[in-house]
Amino acid sequence: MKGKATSFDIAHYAGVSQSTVSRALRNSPLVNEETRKKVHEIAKELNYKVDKNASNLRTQQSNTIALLLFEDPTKDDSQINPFFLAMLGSITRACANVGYDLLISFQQSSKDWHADYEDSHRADGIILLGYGDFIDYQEKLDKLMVQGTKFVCWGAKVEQSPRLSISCDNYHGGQLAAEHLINLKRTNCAFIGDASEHSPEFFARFNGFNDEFKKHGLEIDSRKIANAISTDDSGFHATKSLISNNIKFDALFAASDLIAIGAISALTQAGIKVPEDVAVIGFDDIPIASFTTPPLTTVHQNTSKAGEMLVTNLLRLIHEQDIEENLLIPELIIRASTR
Amino acid sequence: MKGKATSFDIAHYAGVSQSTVSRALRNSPLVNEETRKKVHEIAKELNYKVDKNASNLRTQQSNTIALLLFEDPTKDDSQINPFFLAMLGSITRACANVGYDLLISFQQSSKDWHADYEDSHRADGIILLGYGDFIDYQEKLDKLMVQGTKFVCWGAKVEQSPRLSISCDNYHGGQLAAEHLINLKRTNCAFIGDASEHSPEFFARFNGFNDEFKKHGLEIDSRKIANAISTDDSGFHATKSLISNNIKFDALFAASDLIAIGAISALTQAGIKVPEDVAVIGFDDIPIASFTTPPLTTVHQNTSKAGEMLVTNLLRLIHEQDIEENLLIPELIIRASTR
DNA sequence: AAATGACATGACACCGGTGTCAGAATGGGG
DNA sequence: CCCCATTCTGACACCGGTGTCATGTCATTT
Repeated sequence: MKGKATSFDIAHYAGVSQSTVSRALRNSPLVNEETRKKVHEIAKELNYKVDKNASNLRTQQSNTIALLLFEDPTKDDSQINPFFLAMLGSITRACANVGYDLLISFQQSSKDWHADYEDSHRADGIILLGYGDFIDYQEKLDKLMVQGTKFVCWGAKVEQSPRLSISCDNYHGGQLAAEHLINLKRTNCAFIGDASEHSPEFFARFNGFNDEFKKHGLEIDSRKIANAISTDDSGFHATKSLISNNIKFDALFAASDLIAIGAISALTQAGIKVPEDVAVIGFDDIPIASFTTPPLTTVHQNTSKAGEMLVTNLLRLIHEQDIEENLLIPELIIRASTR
Repeated sequence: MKGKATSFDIAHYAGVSQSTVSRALRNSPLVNEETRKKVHEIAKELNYKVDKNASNLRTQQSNTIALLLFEDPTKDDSQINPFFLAMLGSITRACANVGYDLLISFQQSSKDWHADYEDSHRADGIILLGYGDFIDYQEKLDKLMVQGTKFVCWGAKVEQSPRLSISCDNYHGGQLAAEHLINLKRTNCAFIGDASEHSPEFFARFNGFNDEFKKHGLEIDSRKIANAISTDDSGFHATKSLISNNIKFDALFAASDLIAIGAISALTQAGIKVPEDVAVIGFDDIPIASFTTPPLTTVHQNTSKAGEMLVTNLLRLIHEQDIEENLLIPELIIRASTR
């Protein structure tokens, strides 16, 4: 036998028509139990696998989801944010559980992104994953909406857009962090991240944090805010600049764990002790957070659940069903960096 | 217009036949410049995208590569080895560069793996990524070979199998690590990892290391070898058991960075100072290696290049061309953990 | 014995492209 | 003016399944 076996080959060997083979393989109740068995046997023998292209072409669906990852640019471009990697893992698993394949593509923020996976029938729907602002892409997202493309985003909800976003309750996460520091009486706090609408998630974290502080008559001094994108490198430099500007603080809230790791590195290098001199708290609870020195106190996002929510909600969208809950509840994980 | 536009729609508007549309869109030299332009214009207007299923079905190729990730089981299953994540990133990019899509699937070592991507015409070839031993899968890999499935593996070369493996020169990497420690006069060394054929990569690293030691009349004491799989957790516990067994050493070679991170954590907790009391050296150079405390000396594997090598060699396999170089040269990165 | 229905199967159109082949239109050379 | 080569286009089969409709068989009903 040259080439792969087709349903016609099976039909030939089984002495039935190709139609019957197709039905038998999909366990249609229309086909006789005996022939069904025979067909399955022969199929196994020939190592037959349904041709997905033919099948997808006919049924007009691909049983595939496309995942577009948007990344802040980093110096080494093979470096991916561990948080997204965790998400990627859970999304893959969630897809596998519902029998969907996953197509992956990394997007350069700058480049034109090829969201044509759905147009070209390669995927039934799209998951967009990235830190923060899809604002730059608003126009394109609107176009997707108009076209009727099924997609979900991870990230902060943008009010003016009707698209479906799944996200963590970042605001509440910020509150948790603030509450914890207040309990520790570490209220002279710095913030490393981006406290502007440009990074809706970071912004929400910051606002939750600061609002909680305000409830206690406190506030983050604006001079103690340093901008950073979500890389250890960026966190390192932002923290270093605070230190070199001789700004004093006894606590530091980092908008993400990677930033926190960079911050700890910068503090330690400057001879500032964590947590004795400065308590550090991060956000995300990436895998390595528990193995930093000292282990990092952080706000945990349940990535397993997040991946599941993204996938199931996208499927609901695809099947035109109503959406389930779409807010992930964060949880404070206390480790040595604030003790 | 309901549904997606097809080439027939374009043909209708352009007043030409569907065949011509197809040719025009693929920039066939057979079609007149003017009609080509017109067709392209209308296609853009209708937001037409070639249906991949139809196209793939006809051409019998998918322009897609499948990536199977084999993972050591971890407690939290959303946790992926950062090294593979880096690989994943570079593979994605390499695929994008050559116009291929990437299908991803995580495999549970235990479960039956669905390597039917190629059988079902979903992918033209497969990349297998995992730490160490595909030995457990040997039988299945042989079956793939027989079927003529195109695939490449990442990892140590297994002599008895003719399959194509791309890997880092782990042996040489081990030598580099040993050489470095010898220069530092830290020769009472422990090894955390798996020094058996069961993990060919770790084994090669260990052998390179130990052989280099032997050249200098030294050797790793077998009592100073502790088994660990490639997780920080596993490295932590392995190191802890050495410590609690009161085994003394002034250097530690970890088979991977994750193990090294766990080891540092265990050492620090036991009041053992890195690098003063024990110099620690890892392997992989994962992104966070430079942000541990202290930053980790490690053997760098160029993941960008590795991803490229995997993809280009797989493509050569698919197109029945000869294979290029397939060994990645490692490089020692010296940081504070051995200073 | 004829009619009715359940059950099982085959024939065939169809999904949306690609590739082959035949043929029309044009132009230059003899 | 005819012939032939060149350039462009259309008709059509084909990829390998899926779904619909028609057909055939047999047991059951009246």
